[in-house]
Amino acid sequence: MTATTAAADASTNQTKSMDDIMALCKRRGFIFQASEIYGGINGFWDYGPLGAQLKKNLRDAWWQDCVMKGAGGQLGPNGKPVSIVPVDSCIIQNPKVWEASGHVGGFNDPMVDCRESKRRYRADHVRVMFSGASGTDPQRMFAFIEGDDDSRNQALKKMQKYLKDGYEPHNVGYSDLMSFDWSAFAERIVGPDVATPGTLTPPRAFNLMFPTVIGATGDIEDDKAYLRPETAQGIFINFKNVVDSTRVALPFGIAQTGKAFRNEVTPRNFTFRSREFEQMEIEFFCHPSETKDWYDFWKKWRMQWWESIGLGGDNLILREHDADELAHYAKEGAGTSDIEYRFPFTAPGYGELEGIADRTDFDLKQHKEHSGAKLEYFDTTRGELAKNGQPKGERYLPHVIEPSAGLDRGVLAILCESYTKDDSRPSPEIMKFHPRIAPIKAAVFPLVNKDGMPEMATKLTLELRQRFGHLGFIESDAKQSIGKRYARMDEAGCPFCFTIDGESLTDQTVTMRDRDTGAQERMAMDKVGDFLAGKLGVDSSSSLG
RNA sequence: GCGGGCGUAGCUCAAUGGUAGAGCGUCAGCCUUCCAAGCUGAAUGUUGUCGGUUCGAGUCCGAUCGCCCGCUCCA
Repeated sequence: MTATTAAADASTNQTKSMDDIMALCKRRGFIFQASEIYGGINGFWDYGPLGAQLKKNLRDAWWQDCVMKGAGGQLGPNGKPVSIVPVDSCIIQNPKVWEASGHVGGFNDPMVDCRESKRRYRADHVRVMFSGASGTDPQRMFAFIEGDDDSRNQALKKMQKYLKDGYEPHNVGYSDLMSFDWSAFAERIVGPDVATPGTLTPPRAFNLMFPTVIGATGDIEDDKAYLRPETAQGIFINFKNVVDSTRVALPFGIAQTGKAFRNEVTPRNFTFRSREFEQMEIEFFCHPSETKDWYDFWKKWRMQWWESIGLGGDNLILREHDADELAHYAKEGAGTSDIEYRFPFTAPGYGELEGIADRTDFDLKQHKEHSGAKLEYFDTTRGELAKNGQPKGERYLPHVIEPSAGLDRGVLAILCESYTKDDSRPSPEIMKFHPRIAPIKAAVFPLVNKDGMPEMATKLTLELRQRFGHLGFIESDAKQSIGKRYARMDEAGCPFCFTIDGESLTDQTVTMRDRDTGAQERMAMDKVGDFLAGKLGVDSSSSLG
């Protein structure tokens, strides 16, 4: 971490304008609205040239640090190197996967809307009360939210007022909203927050999964499948395959990155809530007794990782979930935490960047029951000792700690964090990307477009591309004034510009211009590569520190 | 999904119901020895889309799409 990151400017995030950031993203080719020439499509975004490379750099950093190095190359709480292996599973799976995971059931909650109060309720949480001798047909029913005493008392008052003397406290009946023939009773039901009947819409299922059809002649009923709403299940259903083929031993993790799809009710806030998005997930499997240790380990390290790529300061927090917001799979576990970032549109609040959850053995247990496959792990290091002194082994379903990060949200956070406005500079808008993440790694300019300078610039450009091209763009530009070229690189977030001037022609030196300070430093042209290698955090054969 | 606001060039904005424009940016050429300099020239619009009213619609009406804000939703 160096002064070249934007951490120093973190406290200004509340004053950053999302409009300015979005305008820059479009102007410089980071992010475009999907299908823009057709009027756009709500909830989908395309990445332009710089955005695509920025996103790839973030994904690569995650892949290298989390997966290949194993949580950054440190020892886990068990005192051993952390073992993670990747998979790349399909977006479309057997629909039974989503039945087992709870998505088909959980995502299909019917909802009712109230046309008058403009509120929406989960239909299975709404009950109605009515009064009258048993067997009579109640002409009016009063809805309330189950478990909400205020709502219930409100409905009771409305019923008493309506019935007046006809109110019979001994003959109050209750029923679930879902049990009605809606067409017959809709006009008799008074919504929870209104006084007149007939304002509730019929219960409608809101399926957040994208349905699709398998087979060229398939029809939606018989051959229905879903685009995955999360990448996690692709890992769980391959758990046995990985264990059987890879010589991994618990504890270990399986990781993958990839697209997931959700029919969000309200896509909003730029790319923050999109209907198509990319996840970076690890499912870390361990013995049930070790979950707390690994949960704490991942929470700590994932925070450090986000800080290492340029997020940090007051804009990044780790927030432990309250008991009542835990997901169905996390009720019994050590807990769930969110790593949250203070986006300009959430400030002074925060928005989720990554969730770290103890999923217990929920998913493996579900898939074991639904598929009939034996998903227990046989752990030869546990169990009673046999006569020969070796453990007899223990068979169990591993528990899972899941660090699940949003790649698009990470990119968005980096864009917001990097965006800096400095009106004292001729080019006030600067994207202060961490050099490792920056899509353009360096630019080479001839100070003027003549006298042999362009040729030297081209030579240096090609050398740098040869060595660093796999990490990002190496730009070259000879057009217009040098100030304008620097300014363009500031907006694109290129951390270093190398300029060939008159002196370069005689002594083979160039000036390095730093994006964040504007300061210049002269260095030998043949040291530029090693300088960049040091700044980008890649191995260098030189002694440069 | 509901309510409100908005929609003219890449961006910021003009144009009384009567020939769609400016600045910036972009591109080309010249000039230029370190921070969006200057000169010359060029490209760019089915005025979000579709329909209606009108002799005539960027302008009035309707629908639709998209964006923003507030609800709602976020397993």
